[in-house]
Amino acid sequence: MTGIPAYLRIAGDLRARILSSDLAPGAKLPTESQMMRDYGVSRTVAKWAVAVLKSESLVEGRRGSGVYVRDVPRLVREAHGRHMRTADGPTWSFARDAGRAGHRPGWEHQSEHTTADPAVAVRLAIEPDAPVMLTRYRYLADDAPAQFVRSWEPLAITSGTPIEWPEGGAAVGVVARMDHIGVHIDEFTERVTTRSAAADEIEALQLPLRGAHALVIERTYFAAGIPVETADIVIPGDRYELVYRVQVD
Amino acid sequence: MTGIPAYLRIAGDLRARILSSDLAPGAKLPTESQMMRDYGVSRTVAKWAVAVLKSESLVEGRRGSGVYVRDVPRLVREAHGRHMRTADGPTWSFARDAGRAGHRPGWEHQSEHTTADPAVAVRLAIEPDAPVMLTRYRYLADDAPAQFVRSWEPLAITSGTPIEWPEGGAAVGVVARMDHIGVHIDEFTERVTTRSAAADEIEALQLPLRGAHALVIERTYFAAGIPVETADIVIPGDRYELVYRVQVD
DNA sequence: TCGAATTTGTGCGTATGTATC
DNA sequence: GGATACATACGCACAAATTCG
Repeated sequence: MTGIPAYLRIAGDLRARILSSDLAPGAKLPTESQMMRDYGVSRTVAKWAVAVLKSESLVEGRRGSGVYVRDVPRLVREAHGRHMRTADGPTWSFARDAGRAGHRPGWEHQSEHTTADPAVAVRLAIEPDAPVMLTRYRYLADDAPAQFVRSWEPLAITSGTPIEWPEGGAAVGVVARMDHIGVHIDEFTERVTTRSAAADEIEALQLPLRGAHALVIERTYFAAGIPVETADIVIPGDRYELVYRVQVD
Repeated sequence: MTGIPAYLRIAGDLRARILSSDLAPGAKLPTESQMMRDYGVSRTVAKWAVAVLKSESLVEGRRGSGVYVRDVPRLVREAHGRHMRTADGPTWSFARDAGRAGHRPGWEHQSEHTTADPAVAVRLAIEPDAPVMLTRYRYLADDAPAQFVRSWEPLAITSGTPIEWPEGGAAVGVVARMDHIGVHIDEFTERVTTRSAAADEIEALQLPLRGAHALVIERTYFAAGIPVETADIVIPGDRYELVYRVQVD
């Protein structure tokens, strides 16, 4: 005996075949009945093996048909500093990323005045409960939700200015907007983590109810060392890749 | 009826309690028997609900004891450009990241001459089968494997120079090593994706056999627009966070 | 120290619903 | 319509580890 449970041995076997392209995207996995016969196990074990692969977003089941290797062309999200070939784009642009992948971009947003919760206050280096502008964005690729963003800006910076309400700001980016009021962003940081999606994120992004892994980016823009905007960017981990282009000295 | 399967409803319920810290790290989930009673479901359903959370690395089961919310302090991997407070560190340093998290860093590496496979050739902008130096690194935090790196350098650049064999190069970084032979790296890109770990990665990183999500970084260094090194960096997705600090113009 | 109860891990068989072929 | 295939769900059994009196 190997010591490895049968369902994990089978899952590992199939996973290796998928990652080596022996089972290419779109290919059909053995049916449960075939696996029962080939591996000499019960239907339960076959189910658990497939469940492991589904939780990894490697395969998807289709009722009445079979289980198939997923084929998901990833969207590319590119973030960069000053090294930009084209003239004056924002540090990243959903429209550019989506267009490059052949998708039609779109977005919705809604803004409101609120106060900073403790975590946001730390990120913006302001006092808890200080007034902030909270804007929620939902980005669409071909009308399907692709990104979910919560952005906070200290009202101490933008209040009373023409850019207090970020109407249409998604098109030009935070850097250009802040520029209009003399706030010159010179640095940003992004913290990338993976975690399972929360309930509201699953709904907002129309993620599958199980195995929904999300990439979460905490981005903060700085002007002369002072944070001027911070955002949580939630994107489906299995539909995206992130690209960073950084200059070195 | 909700239309949502019972096991997903229960998993979502527990997930929400975990993400809201109602069930804090270390807390014990309801036992299968409790769930059967509380939700009025069979043991199978309780098992499937817990399996969903385990596949998301949110909880871990302990035989004979219960299922507990995981508490994993993440290592921070920080990449940055020229904006460095301390003097002359590499663009990233495993020793620094591990030390900051209170771990004792270590690494093993082994180098060999080989030829570029098609994918690597594209990334290095050289011809397929051109000679390259392949170096495998395994980084350890407190003797436990923490990162797995495959690095390729075109021998056309380093052959015959003092830094052809990257002995001890892990300590100083590629940028400083290349500097010794007059190759001045001025830019790097990183492509970040998530996927399930392959069999050899599971072994090398001592990952669990199920639910092993890996963060994969494809990094390429450039000197005057010419790629001089590229690497695949595989790190356990649930034990890390990535930080990018980028200057904007 | 011992043993019984508890709890998870693995695995079997079966039943029903629903979608596909 | 019938066969096939997955999705969900029930019940059961035994092993292995822990907990606790």
